Amino acid sequence: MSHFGRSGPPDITDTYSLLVLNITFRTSADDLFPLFDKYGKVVDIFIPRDRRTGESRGFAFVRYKYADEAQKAVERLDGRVVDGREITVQFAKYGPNAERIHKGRITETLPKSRHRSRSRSPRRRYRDDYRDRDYRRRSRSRSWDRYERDRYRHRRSRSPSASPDYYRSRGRGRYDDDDDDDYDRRRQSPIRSRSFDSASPARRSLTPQRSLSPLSRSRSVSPYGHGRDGRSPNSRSVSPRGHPADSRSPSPRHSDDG
DNA sequence: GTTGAGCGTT
Repeated sequence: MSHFGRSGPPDITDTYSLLVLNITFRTSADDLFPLFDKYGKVVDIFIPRDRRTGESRGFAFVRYKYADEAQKAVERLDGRVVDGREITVQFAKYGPNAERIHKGRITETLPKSRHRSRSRSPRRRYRDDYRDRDYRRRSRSRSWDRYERDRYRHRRSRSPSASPDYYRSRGRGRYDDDDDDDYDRRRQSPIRSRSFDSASPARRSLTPQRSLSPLSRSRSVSPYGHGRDGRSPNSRSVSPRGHPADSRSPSPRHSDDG
């Protein structure tokens, strides 16, 4: 697994939350951990995912143990290119329960009912109706039209982050912190042994193949029992003439005469 | 097969 908080939020009372934006949809917590853990004690990393597809929503939350370490990570990792995209690291403004957070630190807990009227988001959250995620996706990807799909093949040849990258990188040495790579190898965090254990390719042997597809299984559970034909399971229920007379009334009137 | 404003789970 990639996410740390598989059992929910462990302890947000003594941790500083950082919001990571602009990460790729394929970037997982495991990819962010070695990056953020280099600048401080990363207690937990959480990436909001879609309830349906399970894909990353494009941002993540990294919780540090200390504010000064989190502050350093914000300045250092902000603008770093991860998986080909530039990520934006900043302190979380809002907590998981809508608490007010001061630089990632929860300074005040407000009622979930009273202050929720504050304009945090102009539109509804995904959790309110993530089922309708289809329409909200088109809202932000309306530029992704039918003809836009062709130009994607052209732009994929070029680095999408190459343009905005050097704009931000200049003036500030964001790539000079590569020397901190030995930070994580000096201190192996215990959380890493359980989260990065799945990195072994041998683990894939656990799932050699899927024997039955959900579609095939649906036939086995067909009310007809035998659905091998798959095309005439109800041939006995319907007469070749199209009249289901031979199956619904053998001769009810004959015995019901009396 | 993909996308790109924003703030979070059991």
